[in-house]
Amino acid sequence: MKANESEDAATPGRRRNRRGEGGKLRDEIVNAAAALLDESGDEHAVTLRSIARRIGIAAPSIYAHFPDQPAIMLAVVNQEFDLLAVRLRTAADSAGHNARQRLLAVGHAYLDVARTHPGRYRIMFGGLWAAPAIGESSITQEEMDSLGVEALAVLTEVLGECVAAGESTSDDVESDAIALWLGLHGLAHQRAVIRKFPWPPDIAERIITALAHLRQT
Amino acid sequence: MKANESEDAATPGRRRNRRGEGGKLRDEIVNAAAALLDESGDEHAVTLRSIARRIGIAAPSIYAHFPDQPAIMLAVVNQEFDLLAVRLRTAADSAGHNARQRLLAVGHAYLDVARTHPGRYRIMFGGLWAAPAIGESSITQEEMDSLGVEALAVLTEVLGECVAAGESTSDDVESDAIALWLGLHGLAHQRAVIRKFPWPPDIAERIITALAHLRQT
DNA sequence: TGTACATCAGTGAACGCGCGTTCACTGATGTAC
DNA sequence: TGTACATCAGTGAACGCGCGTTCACTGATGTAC
Repeated sequence: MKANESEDAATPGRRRNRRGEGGKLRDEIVNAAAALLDESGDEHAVTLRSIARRIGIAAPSIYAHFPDQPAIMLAVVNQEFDLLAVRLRTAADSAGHNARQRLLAVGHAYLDVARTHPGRYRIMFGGLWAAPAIGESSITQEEMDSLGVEALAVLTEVLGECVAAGESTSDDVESDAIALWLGLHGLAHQRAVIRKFPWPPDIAERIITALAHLRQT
Repeated sequence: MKANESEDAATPGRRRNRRGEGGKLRDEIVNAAAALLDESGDEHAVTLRSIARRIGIAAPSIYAHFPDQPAIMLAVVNQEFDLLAVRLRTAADSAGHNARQRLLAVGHAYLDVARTHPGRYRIMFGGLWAAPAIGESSITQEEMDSLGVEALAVLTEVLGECVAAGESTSDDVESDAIALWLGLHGLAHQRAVIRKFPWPPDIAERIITALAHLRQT
């Protein structure tokens, strides 16, 4: 079999962007990295070269848009955290005015995000990339710290509404929102990691109602 | 500077094992892998060659004890899960006969294990190694599925004791033990991953008392 | 008690691979005159 | 309306590196006679 001598070369299908539209490639790179995470479930599989192969560009073309490899991962994580916050807000908004239903909707939206894209969810919460990233690359501590703040704010908000409506007996909304987030994260993360486990069918409700201190129904 | 021409070579300090004691190297390999995880916090840093360098052996010597690289990681994970179960049992045993105190002791013991060795804790719960490991290496699905069963059994046990003692209002001990485990995991994992976060000082108690449905004190 | 020999616990050099990154370049797109 | 030119969006070959793994081997340890 005659080997393909330049596997990294651009596929013929791809057309270069017009002048001024070079930025489009940046989005393609981030999306390709996210897609590779979903497909392989493995951070190792997301390399500069695998991203380039998937888009159909030459590997060095990436350097016009990202200073180094960890910067791509941070861009993916940023994008996914933004998306998470949007999803949680949308869930709350479309759940009507009942505080309890709004909180349950946000909780389930959180779990859905993780379930839909387990690979992305895993790197959002510190897969490997977090440890070596700081100090050796272009990523700063501030960028790391601001991740997820908005999603937590949505949780705090709907929990506060539950307390105001008498649906929750929480005595400390800030702390219990964090506790609720951690419970959701525990479930979301385990589901993203373990293939099969006999989860009780109502496990999500159990965690949400307990940690949000919702009244018994 | 004259380069060290064989960096992978054994250090002069190491003496070979006597006949019949070759198995000792197996333990050294597993412990070296765990130590590398703790120090670097990065799975990438745990390679066949880095393990060999740390022990002071030649890299191929590992093949006498492990068929491939993922097998080493599984051995580490197995060892740490065994250790986790022992720690939880010990915590319960040394907490006396009060059901509530036993449960709190087990919960805190779980968090302590994660906090003491965050790097090990991360790979126990499906770092990268889990995804590519099955099908390509010597690791079987059964080996994966049995991990953590014993630790969960301890949690279920002490929660059942709380219900029997009237300390917990749980209506389903099996399911709530899982919920409690997930909450503990959420906190343990986030602490292992995020460097600084303004955790409420009582966050562990909040999660444990809520998910275990403990009576208000 | 001595010696030949099998076995065990490793060694050391080498391989092919994919990776991140560099370098000098190319050719289409748009712009000034 | 035509043409020279600057700029932009990439390309393609090459580098050095650490990796997992293979291969043929070595030399100390114990054992049979």
